[in-house]
Amino acid sequence: MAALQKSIDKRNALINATIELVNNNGFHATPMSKIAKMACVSPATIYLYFENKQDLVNKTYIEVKSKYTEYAFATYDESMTVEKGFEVIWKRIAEFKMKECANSMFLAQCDNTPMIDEASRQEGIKHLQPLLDLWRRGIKEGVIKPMSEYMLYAYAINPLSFLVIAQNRGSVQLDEPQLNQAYEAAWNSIKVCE
Amino acid sequence: MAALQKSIDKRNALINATIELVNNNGFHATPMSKIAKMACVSPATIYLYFENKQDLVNKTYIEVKSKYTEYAFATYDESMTVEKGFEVIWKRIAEFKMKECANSMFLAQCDNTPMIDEASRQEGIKHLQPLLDLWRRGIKEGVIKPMSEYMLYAYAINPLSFLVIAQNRGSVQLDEPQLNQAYEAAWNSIKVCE
DNA sequence: TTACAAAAAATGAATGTTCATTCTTTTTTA
DNA sequence: TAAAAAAGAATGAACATTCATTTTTTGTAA
Repeated sequence: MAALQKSIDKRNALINATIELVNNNGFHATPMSKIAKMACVSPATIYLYFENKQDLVNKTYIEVKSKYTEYAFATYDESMTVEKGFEVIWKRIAEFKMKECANSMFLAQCDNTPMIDEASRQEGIKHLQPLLDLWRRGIKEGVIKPMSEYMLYAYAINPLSFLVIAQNRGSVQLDEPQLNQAYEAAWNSIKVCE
Repeated sequence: MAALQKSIDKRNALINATIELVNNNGFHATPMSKIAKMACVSPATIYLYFENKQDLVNKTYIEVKSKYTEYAFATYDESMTVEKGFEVIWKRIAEFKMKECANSMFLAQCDNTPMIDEASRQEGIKHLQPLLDLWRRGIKEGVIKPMSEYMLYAYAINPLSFLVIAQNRGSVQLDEPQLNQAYEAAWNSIKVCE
C-alpha cells in the first residue's frame, strides 16, 4: 500500500519532469539522465516504470491527453442545446489550456512533430468523441456548418493552442476579454449564419 | 561562377534534406550524417556551409519562412480593399501550404517546438508585416474585429497549418470545396458582423 | 510486537553505441 | 601551381540502456 503509493508518486514525478524538460528544451535535448535528476530518481529507475524513452514519451502524451479531455467534458451533458454545449466545452478547454499550460504546450508539441507513435496519437484522439458527436448533432440541426470534424477542430479549438504558445513566449496576454473575443471568433467560424 | 553555382546547389540540397528528414523523423532523429547522405555530400562539407547543426536548422527555418511570405504577398497590393486583400493573401497562403507542404510542415514543427533560436523566430515574424498592416487598416475601417494580431493570426491563418498536417497524415483531403469552406470560416472568425 | 529472510524496488557505475565536429588528405578550381 | 572545396576517417563527448549491488518492503514465525 505504502509501496504502491510511492510508486505512483515516482511515476508522476517522471511524467512531470518529462513534460517540463521537453517543453523547455525539446525532445532532442532532454536526456534520460536529466529526466531522472529532475524526478529525483536514478536513471535506472525510469526503466522500472517505462520500457524506454519512446515509451515514456508515448505514455506521457496519452496521460496528458486524457486529463485534457476529461477536464473538457466534465461539465457537459448531452441534453444541452448544441450552442450551449459547445460553449460549455469550449470554455472548459480554454480554462484547461490556461491553467495547465505546461500540459497544453506539451500536447501542442506532440501534435506537430513525429515525437510520438502513430498508435499513441490515435489513442489520444478517441477521447474527443463527445465533441465530435455534438458537432454531428449541430450539423443535423442546421446550426453548425457541414464541415469535416478536422476542419471544425482546426477553427474552433486549435487556435487556442497557438495562443497558449504565444502567451508563453510573452507575445500575448490572454485575459477574460481576450478569451471572450476568442470564443466569438471560434463560434462565428463554425456556426451557420442566418 | 561555376563554383558558386555548385555551392548554391549543395546548400539547397542540404536545406532540402534537412526539411525532409526533420519532417519524417523529427529533429531528435536526424543526425548530420543522414543529412549529408541525403544531400550526397560528406558530413564535413556541411560545416563549410553552416556553423553547426543548430545554425543549419535556424538558416533552414529563415529560408523557408521567407519563401512562404514572399509567396503569400506576391499578388497583393495595398490599393486593394481590406476584404479583397485578405482574400488574395489568404488564398496564396493556402496555395503555398498545399503545393509546398514539406515546407509548411517544417514551419509548423519549428513554430511549436524549442527547435530553433528565439532570434531566428523573430527574424521570421518580420516578413509578415504586410498582413499585419492590412489587419490594422481593416480594424480602423470597422471591417475587422479589433483583436490583437496574434488572435487574428490564430483564427485566420493558423488553422491551415493544422489542416496541412492532418492532410499529410491522411486524416483529411483538402480540395477546392474544403478550401472554400476554410476560407469562409477564416473570414467569418475575424470580420465584423453587420 | 519483534526478528528476519525472501522478494521487490532502487541505485550508481559500467557498457557500447551514436553522433557532432574536427583533422588530414585528396580533388577541383582559378 | 597555389588556393579553395570536398572528402573520409578519426575523435571525443553524450547518451540510452543494462548490470551488479544495495536498500526497502513484505509476509511470516516466534
